Amino acid sequence: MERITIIDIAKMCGVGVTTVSRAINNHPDISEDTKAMVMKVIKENHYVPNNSARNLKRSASKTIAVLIKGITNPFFNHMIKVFEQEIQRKKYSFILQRVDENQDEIEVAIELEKEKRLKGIVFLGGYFSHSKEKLSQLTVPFVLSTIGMTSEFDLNDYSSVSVDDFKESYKMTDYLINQGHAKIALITASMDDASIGKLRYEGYKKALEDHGLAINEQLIWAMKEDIESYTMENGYTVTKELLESQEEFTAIFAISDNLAVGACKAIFEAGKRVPEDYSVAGFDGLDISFYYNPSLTTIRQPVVEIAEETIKILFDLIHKKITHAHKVFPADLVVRESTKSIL
Amino acid sequence: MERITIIDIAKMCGVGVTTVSRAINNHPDISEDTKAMVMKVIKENHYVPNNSARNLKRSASKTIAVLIKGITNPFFNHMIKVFEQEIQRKKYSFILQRVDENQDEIEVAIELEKEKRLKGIVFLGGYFSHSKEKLSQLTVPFVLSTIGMTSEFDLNDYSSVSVDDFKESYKMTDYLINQGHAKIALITASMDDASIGKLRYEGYKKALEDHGLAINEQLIWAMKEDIESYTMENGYTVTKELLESQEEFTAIFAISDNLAVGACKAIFEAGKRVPEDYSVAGFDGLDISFYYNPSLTTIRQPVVEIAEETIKILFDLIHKKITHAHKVFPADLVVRESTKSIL
DNA sequence: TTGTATGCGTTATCAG
DNA sequence: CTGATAACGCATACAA
Repeated sequence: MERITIIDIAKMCGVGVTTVSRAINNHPDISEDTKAMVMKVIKENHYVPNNSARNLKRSASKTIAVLIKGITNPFFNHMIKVFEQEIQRKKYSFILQRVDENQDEIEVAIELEKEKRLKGIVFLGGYFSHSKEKLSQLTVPFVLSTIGMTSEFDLNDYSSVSVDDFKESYKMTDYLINQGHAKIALITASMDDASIGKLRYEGYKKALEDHGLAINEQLIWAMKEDIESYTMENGYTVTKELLESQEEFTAIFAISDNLAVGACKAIFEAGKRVPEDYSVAGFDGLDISFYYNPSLTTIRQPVVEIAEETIKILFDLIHKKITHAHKVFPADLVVRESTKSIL
Repeated sequence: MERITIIDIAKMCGVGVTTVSRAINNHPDISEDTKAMVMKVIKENHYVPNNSARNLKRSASKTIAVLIKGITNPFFNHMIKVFEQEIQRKKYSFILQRVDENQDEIEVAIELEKEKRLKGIVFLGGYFSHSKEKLSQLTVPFVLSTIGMTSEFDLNDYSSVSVDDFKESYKMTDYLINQGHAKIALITASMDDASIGKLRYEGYKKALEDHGLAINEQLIWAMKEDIESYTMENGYTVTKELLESQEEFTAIFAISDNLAVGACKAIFEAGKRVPEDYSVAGFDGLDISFYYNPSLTTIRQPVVEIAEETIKILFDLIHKKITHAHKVFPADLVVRESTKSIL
């Protein structure tokens, strides 16, 4: 199969390459007849334009990239769909780019921006502990979606959409305390996670403090580094160790529903029940929190709204209506079967 | 931020573009000194080579693309990791390309092949009801992984790795029957799915027939078209309808664990128990089948082996050691808590 | 070891 | 409405 190019098509049609190009990109300056004819020849010969050449030549394309760190995280599932939908509605095309756990998303973004002549970027997931200098290498607008940023950054340097991880975590912890739980185990991110893991951890701590409860470090467990983070397996493994530690507790607050599911499993295997023996609470409001048995008490993030707002802000940025924006959505405490009052 | 090119770097370094190019691609014909110097300038100026230009110029790159239809399907999670790992081990680079539900994966593949000068392609998921003609437009080796193909295709035209969906489905149905279940509801793909959905359906039918049991069409339910396929929500919705239909049954066999989870939830909501009132069986061996409560009886697919073999075959194809290959792995019937004998 | 010149396949510019 | 031609940014054959 020798490569067939736009020149070959032009020759076959007896027209110039420009005309073929116009037909492909349905440019206005071409008669319907020639266009139809050209398209017919293209179809017959299975000609497919080379994207690299297009991107190289094109000064600007109408495409938005969504970079996801941890694409296996079910939390992003619904969001991706919204992104795709909204972006297409704006007549832009959409690229979903997965970023590996140990890859630098900014590097990936910079490269992609050059390669695809992006108009905008959405960052989803990850910790985003980047230097200002690096961030400034991005020449197109971008929005951080569901990414907690520590306060070191100047709010004028970026845009974001998320929930208040600190506050929502506080809310859940506060709820558990009001249900009579004083010894609440926490399954959180590893301590070097300066992002949402940290924020949720701080919320937990603050709630305990506000209720005059002591913080027992023995009840604070980080996800295992050697297991994929935010997975059921991780929650399961950590909870098994927690149970073996013999430290007393009446509730577990896991900073993700997946972790909570794993925690429940570990509890069941220890011959205990949820919520009779231990209350278990999650975070995120994943589908599984509804379908699990017992259904999980959780903090439900408004993923659809978050995704929609992300795109809205991104396009406002693109159209220079704004220079930056930060939107914080409230999340819902959803009380279900996995927690109970012990008062 | 004006675009900075290889020429700018060359000028800054006082060398030719070739030298810069050599430094970037660590070509042997360059002295360590100049290379270091060039790299230093590149770093300082945050120069990032334009991938489009590279791909355009390069005659062949060492990259493999993995196309996934239904990237949200947790079944692929573990496989992706193996693919990435194995491909990197072979010193090839790896592109994960998501294919939309209503997108033609072959079209995407053809385009990508031209754009990135691919060396090979892995297709994951989807139904693959394509014409031979279209398939032949692919000029690089490819392997279908976990994709059931109907027998219309000539086995010499492609390569594949999967389990025997018919046989494994038969195995599960046979197991349920041996546990005393005669009225087994099936939650399967929509009838126009000519692929694994169909095969698993056929396996179910054959098992019933072999045991001399009548097939009750009222117990065969297809996933909802308007809900994302293979999701808990889909299984939940279908099972609710099944329960409302008043048709009698003692077991549900869902052709995916996610569907089975949804089925369980619907049963719980109806005030019934699993497995006491209804046995529920899944398929795939997803993580959730272990973590769910009750844990799910399922057919566990050897995903890691499948992924490894897929890559092995792909590279054999690339190195022209073979012209095509088909590998079928056995899957395990894993009996857990969600099914019981009613004998 | 290094540099110059050419072309990869397209689109944009400009002249017909 | 159409076509010739010059870029786009890079890698490489070839010359030095």
